[in-house]
Amino acid sequence: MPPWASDLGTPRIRRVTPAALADLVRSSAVQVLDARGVDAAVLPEQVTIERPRNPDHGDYATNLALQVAKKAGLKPREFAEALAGVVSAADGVDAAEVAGPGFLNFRLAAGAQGEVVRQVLTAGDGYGRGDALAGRVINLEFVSANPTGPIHLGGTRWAAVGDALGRVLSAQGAEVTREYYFNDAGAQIDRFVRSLIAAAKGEPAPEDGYSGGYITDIAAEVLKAEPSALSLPEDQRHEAFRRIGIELMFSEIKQSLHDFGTDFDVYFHENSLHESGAVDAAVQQLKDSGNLYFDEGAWWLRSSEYGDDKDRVVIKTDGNPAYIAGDLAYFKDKRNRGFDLCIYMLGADHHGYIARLKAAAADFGDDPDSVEVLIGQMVNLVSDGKPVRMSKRAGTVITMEDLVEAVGVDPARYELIRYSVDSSLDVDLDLLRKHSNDNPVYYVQYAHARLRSMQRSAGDLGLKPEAIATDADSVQFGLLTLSVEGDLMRTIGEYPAMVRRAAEMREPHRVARYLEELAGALHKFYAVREARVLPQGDEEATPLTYARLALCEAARQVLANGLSLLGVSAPERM
RNA sequence: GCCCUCGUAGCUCAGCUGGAUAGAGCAAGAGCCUUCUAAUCUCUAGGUCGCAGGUUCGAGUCCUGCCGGGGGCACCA
Repeated sequence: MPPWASDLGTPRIRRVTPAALADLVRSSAVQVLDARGVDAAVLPEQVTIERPRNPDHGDYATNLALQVAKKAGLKPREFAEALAGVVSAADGVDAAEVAGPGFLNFRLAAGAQGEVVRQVLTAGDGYGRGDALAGRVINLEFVSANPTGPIHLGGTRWAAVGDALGRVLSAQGAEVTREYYFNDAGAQIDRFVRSLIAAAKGEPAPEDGYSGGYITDIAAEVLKAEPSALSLPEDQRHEAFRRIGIELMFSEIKQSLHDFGTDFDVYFHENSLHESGAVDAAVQQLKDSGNLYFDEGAWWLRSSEYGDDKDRVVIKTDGNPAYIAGDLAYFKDKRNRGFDLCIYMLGADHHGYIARLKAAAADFGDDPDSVEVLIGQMVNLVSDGKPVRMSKRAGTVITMEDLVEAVGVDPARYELIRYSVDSSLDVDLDLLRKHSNDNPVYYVQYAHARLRSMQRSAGDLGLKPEAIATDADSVQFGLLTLSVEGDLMRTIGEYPAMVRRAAEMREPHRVARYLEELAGALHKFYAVREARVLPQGDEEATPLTYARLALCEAARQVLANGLSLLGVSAPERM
């Protein structure tokens, strides 16, 4: 018996998953090529099996022949014919047909795809985990908003997307450290502190300072902790407000993030790099290695070699380090901590950083590919279809807390994750509040709650849906022959490849889109009368009842697994 | 001027790393409620995939050039 199939006692039905089919196609292709004296190297590492939109095109399809025919010096259709011959002889495959210019369409034996259900039930939480990124030690830096105020809408987007990305990367075997970089050094912190002091005195904010309710709140907190703070000599006063005020701001930010379901492994303080001498050491190393050059009284980084418009100053003419000196030291620190991949998630207003960070990697002797910068477009606040400029004075600043308060954590996270970060996002708070029931998250969550409800009813009937998982081998999946059942099983089968793709492409929004598709397949299945799961009236449970219970539990499990990748809850009831 | 990014149905957006007849939700219209939870489902209508070239068996997807929206181009942080 071939390894991609397993005989589990159901007569004349073999079980096939998409991954197993891909392996089968690949090994068959090797055979075919071998017979023609063609090197198998022309084949892609991973054969893609797709689900044709048109049901006439079978259960699964591959365009492998079209992809490799040219490289192999063969005609696509002829190659596909030969491949079809080998594949169709395998157990579990009912038919393999060549179509169009060289597509290969597969029809599986009736019920053969029930194997995915058995796999899900066996794997449970682990279904969809993979090892595509096994061995990678990844530092994932995101949000990193300045600690001079609460996190705004933009940072909230990265908090949701970054956290989901971290979960997706972990699901593919990567060891992920989530990191938040606090820019707690430099002039902006001084402005923040002076703003606090002004507020404590009851004076208006300095011209270049920060205003807003949070400033007066924090100023009051500082006075509570240190009642004499205002009467201290100027430098001590500044120090007291700095120490206490920044710490309060930090904890407020951390608390917001935590309430949003996003926790970081490391909160890194820029200031520590200056105090420990790490900045000086990093700069000295780059001077010694000749990677920084001296010109016009300053030291420069050759960032233009990595796509920057011009080189950037690292040490200013006054001898002080420029901001990017901290970035250099920070990167070096990350590498010293053993990360082989540093991912930075930045807003579009920071896209100029790509070249500097790549240059930094190269100058420290690393592969520039060990730095990946993900640029996400901006979040705009919109009201009545018109953009609203966020302004503290006009009171139109929307913070992470405001958003959560308005719509709740699950809808907020889901809404922010479900779009590609390549496109900018318009958030209309009023609309979001008014139409929060339109949020697709409810569609997905409802699918889960609905299944849970059915399972509770099953329990009332004396059926034990949870026991099916441990007894999956005895389930007669061959009975699942309705098209809504086939669609559901095929969608479930696509989950692992989708997770892998989301991880490799750093695109967690794919998970959300997939879940909407899966929820759709479930709702369609559930609305069909012939597909009723539980017995009615004085009917008895049949093998079909159990097969459907197994299918439902598998669907529920995948919904739960996917939602957990997004950090969104899978409710028991709604 | 240069760099990044987007442009797909009335609106908001997907489009599986080039595939078969371009999809979903919302909005519009018409249906299915003695419900395994109707926050569901079924059907109808809606398209010059910004424009023009190119690459090839095949382009919404890749390349070039234009047009339009957003963002960025400090010895600030």
